[in-house]
Amino acid sequence: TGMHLAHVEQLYTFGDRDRGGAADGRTRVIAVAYLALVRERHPGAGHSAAWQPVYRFLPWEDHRGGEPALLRDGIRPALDAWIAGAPPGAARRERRGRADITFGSGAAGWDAERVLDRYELLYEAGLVAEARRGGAAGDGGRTSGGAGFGAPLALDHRRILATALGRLRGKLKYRPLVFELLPKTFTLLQLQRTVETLAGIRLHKQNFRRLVERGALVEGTGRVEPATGGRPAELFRFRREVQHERPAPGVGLPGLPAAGS
Amino acid sequence: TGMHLAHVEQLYTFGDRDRGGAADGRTRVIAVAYLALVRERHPGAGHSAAWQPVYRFLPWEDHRGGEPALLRDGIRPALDAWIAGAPPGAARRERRGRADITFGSGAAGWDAERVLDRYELLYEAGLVAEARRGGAAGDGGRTSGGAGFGAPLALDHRRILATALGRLRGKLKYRPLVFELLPKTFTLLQLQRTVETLAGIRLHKQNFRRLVERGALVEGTGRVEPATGGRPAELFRFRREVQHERPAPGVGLPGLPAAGS
DNA sequence: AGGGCTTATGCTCACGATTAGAATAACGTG
DNA sequence: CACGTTATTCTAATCGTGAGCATAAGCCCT
Repeated sequence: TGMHLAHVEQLYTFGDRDRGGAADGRTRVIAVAYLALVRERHPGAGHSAAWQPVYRFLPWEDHRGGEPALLRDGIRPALDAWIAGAPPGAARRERRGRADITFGSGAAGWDAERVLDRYELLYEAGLVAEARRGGAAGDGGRTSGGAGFGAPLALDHRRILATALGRLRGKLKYRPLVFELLPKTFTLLQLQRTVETLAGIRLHKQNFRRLVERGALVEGTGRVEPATGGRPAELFRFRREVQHERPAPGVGLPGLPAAGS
Repeated sequence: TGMHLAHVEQLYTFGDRDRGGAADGRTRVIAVAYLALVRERHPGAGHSAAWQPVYRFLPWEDHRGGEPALLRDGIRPALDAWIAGAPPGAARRERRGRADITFGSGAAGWDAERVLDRYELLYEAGLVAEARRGGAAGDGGRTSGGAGFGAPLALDHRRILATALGRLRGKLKYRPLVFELLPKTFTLLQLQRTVETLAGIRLHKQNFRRLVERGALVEGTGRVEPATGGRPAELFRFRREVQHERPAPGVGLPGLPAAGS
């Protein structure tokens, strides 16, 4: 893409049997996927890549404005049908349990990190378009009827995307990755909005500020950003040194107290 | 190995430029590594694999008996020499910072999960045997003089091992993986010892018990194991259902409160 | 000039989780 | 039957987090 990669890491190696390649099953195409963060908004000149919002392809993952309507009106009913499609007894309980956990209907709330679990459930339930191309017939081929949730994507690319988003959300907690997406100086609200965009949830403003400041992740420059719409905000700078000071810096997402609770 | 795999997951795909293959650099050998947990102690008949204790190859990772002598007498001095070998100023501070964080000399304590960070530091410092085969000359080729720490291993196998151990330790916190290494029923001390072996640290007995019980990860069978050496212990069984009840079960390692603290 | 809106920033309180350790129970052995 | 060993229960102190109040400091409008 001709862009500068502010952060790169290996994601996963995808190599399912029906992942492209010759139809005779003799060759297998594997993809070693990497996840990168970039600051720039546009690809370099002469590159055909184009920016795409992640939530176009995983719309159920964006809870910044509360639970998305698509989830309430589209996905949950479809999942209920999928659950009801299983024979009563253990098989049905199993499906309900998985749906409750991954989509947070049960006692536990929404776990932002379970992106891949949710994708795999939708795939099995035949609720994403690519499920019909692949082997998973879901509940005996009964699908939602439409093209599936989320904008269409080739091959297993939605799975790759889900893997990446889940990994990113998880890593946010213990690595200061967000800063690779921000300019040199930024306001705390900008920082918070960026974290929220990745995490897909809203955060408590005062607590977020406390977390970041107490963690000594940032330091104030004297300057302020006047165009906030209200009181001007101080501009902060990432303290890159923390990576050599503390074992697990990061901004932290709420919801999971680390250990089994 | 002819063994039943109680758990499998993809670990990482290794493909450094100097990872075997033709010396002319025209071919590149990549290894898609998987991590598996098995209950059996011996490979199946007709298989030449042999059991090896992990800490033979990563001896500095075992802190169950306190900080290992090798660390105090061997590795830390060697690291100090490596640090001193850098030009004074930023470069030296950088080395010291990394060593303090990864090996826990500084304010922060030992972070059991940083296995790969520690390995990579030792590699760069030329303190593992394979560092001299590869490109890393460490501090201008000054090595510890001996063959390096840990029993010898081919190619990048120690790196793979370090990746696996770190991954395992990390996952312990939020996935009930330990149980894949235990028999159907077990005492809480057996469970604790298994966790300790993986984590490489000792845990507080009473708190461990509380964590496991409050998390509803196990349920008591009525039976007891008499041969404990003291009061007989109750035998417990893993409640496999928890995986469908709560988002992040796991036994939890102490030391890191999840968010940046 | 001042009311009302917006965002920024500082602070407090309540609660739950974790750490550390005391205290008690139940077994085998000399 | 005292003693050593391990199991199991319980408590006190501490820390981190969630939630919200209160104040500060801009802008816009009348």
